[in-house]
Amino acid sequence: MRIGELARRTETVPRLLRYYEQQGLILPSREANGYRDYDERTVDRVLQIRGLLDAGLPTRIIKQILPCLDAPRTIHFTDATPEMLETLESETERMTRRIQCLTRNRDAIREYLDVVKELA
Amino acid sequence: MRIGELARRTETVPRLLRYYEQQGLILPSREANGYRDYDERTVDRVLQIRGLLDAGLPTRIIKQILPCLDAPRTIHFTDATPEMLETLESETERMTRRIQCLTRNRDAIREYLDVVKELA
DNA sequence: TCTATCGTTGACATCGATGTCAAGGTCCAG
DNA sequence: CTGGACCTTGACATCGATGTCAACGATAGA
Repeated sequence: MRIGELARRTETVPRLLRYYEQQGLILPSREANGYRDYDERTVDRVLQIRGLLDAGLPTRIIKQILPCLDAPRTIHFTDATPEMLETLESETERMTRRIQCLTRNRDAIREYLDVVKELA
Repeated sequence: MRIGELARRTETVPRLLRYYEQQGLILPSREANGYRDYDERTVDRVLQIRGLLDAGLPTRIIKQILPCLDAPRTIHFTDATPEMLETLESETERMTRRIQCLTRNRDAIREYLDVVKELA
């Protein structure tokens, strides 16, 4: 599929898809005319990228994470350098802290909203 | 307490504390000499700000959220405009989605790391 | 009192994610 | 074959969070 369709299906814009490619997050093939050609799996991948970006992870880290999520059953040992494993280790910790913080604050807001609603 | 101490205790830097003030997130009083004077509660508040920022929320939203978390038992009806409630409503939804996305991906990475470790 | 350390404001730089625009090529429907 | 919709690359702008620096005042200890 072409960039326009992918953009529609992932609710982004072509600009961002080119940016993600530039950051090494996706690597589309090319049609004979030079147009980018994305396969079906890219839709999920882009959604995942969006989610991670929205969750506060930088593209630099996302780039390291994606291969792990791509094919959980076909692990590539080659790219699992010790440093990378450590990066992932510490990144999961950061994510856990983030999750806790988000949950705590969301619940607090929820509670606030509930109280306000009850008074209405 | 002064800005340096607050920075140390929140593991930030004075620059950021001034920025948060400029964004209306904190409002220290001033000593006679013009130095900012923060009270004890500000420590937690800054930590909360850091957590929310790190979780991907912009200062604009954090500014709306903070009053709710400040005094969950002393709700200010005055500043609870319908638009603001709606903002908070939709923001909690965004946070929930973010939490789900983070959790999903963190677990996937965890699983990946566990498999890799098992093979070591 | 000298000096180091800390504080003030204001300006400018940087960085990552994104918007926007220009100049041009491709494709298709009428 | 033409006009509009889509694609290309590349450059530049913007926006929020943060770094850095300059010029200056306040504080406190030797």
